[in-house]
Amino acid sequence: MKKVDIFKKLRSSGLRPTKQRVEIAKFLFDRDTTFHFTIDSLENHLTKKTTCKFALATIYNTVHAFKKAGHLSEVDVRGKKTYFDTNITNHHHFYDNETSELIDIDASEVVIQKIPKAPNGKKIKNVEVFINLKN
Amino acid sequence: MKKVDIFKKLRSSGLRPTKQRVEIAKFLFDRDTTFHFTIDSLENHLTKKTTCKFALATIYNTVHAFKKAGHLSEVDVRGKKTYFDTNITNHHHFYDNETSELIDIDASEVVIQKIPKAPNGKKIKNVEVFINLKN
DNA sequence: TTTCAGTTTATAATAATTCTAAAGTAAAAA
DNA sequence: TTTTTACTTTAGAATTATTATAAACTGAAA
Ligand SMILES: [Mn+2]
Ligand SMILES: [Mn+2]
Ligand SMILES: [Zn+2]
Ligand SMILES: [Zn+2]
Repeated sequence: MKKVDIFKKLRSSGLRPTKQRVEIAKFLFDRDTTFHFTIDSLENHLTKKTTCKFALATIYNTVHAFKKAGHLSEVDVRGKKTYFDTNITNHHHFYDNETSELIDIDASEVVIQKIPKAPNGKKIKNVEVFINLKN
Repeated sequence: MKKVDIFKKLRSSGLRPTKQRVEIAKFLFDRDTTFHFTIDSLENHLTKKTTCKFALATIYNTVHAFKKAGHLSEVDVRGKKTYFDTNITNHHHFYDNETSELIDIDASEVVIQKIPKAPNGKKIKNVEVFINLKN
């Protein structure tokens, strides 16, 4: 992903490309594979691997703007912290409770044969399969 | 469920049957169908519908003891609050984001035909299906 | 009774997240 | 280019859910 795409991510999220936001976007999107992160892990990376300074609020705001724009998704993990995902395709997860690690499962790897119909007046928005792991 | 069963729930959770705990156990278990709750909703009920006084810590402690004893399970819902479930069978959920309501799906209503194998050295502990609803 | 382990409670501490308002900066207008 | 405007960053405060603490209380057993 080139710098022009980073700028597109930012612009399409309604964000001016400031140096903080460019660093965040580069870390999140300028890579070959998607990944999962928390605000905490993101902040750790940014403070260690970049020269610029980041207020926590800036990180929260930027991540939420990306999420609202559909460039990030949120994964529901038991526990206190919110997990974000740069994989915005419809997919599922393994969760390793020992290591607190999320592992992607491509949607094609899960086939559901039978599912109940939605309650009256409601529709199914999406189906999330979450597979807990043990040793 | 009779009072003797309430006492069993308490004793099997390592809890003496105090008046607070009996009220909590009665509300959670003395009913025909299972349900989902948060600490907050539980507290609201207890303060409104009973005469006795409840410190928040007592509610947290009692609920956690029930969970540890296997009388309650926890459901992963996006958002800040922890949801508990008096349905401790293996089952799945609809989640209505509009109303923040969880609806049970019996395990038999979901049939999964294909699932990836667990990563090396890991085993599958359980599979949770979470169906988000929309209007 | 007295004792003692277990319990409740008010309050403080913690942790993730959100809010605020002042100071700074990028982009638009002149 | 300068001025103006709107957006941004920031430190710190506020909020919210949860957990910890330690003193007062209770109830069964010695
Ligand atoms: Mn969660
Ligand atoms: Mn959750
Ligand atoms: Zn993922
Ligand atoms: Zn349930």
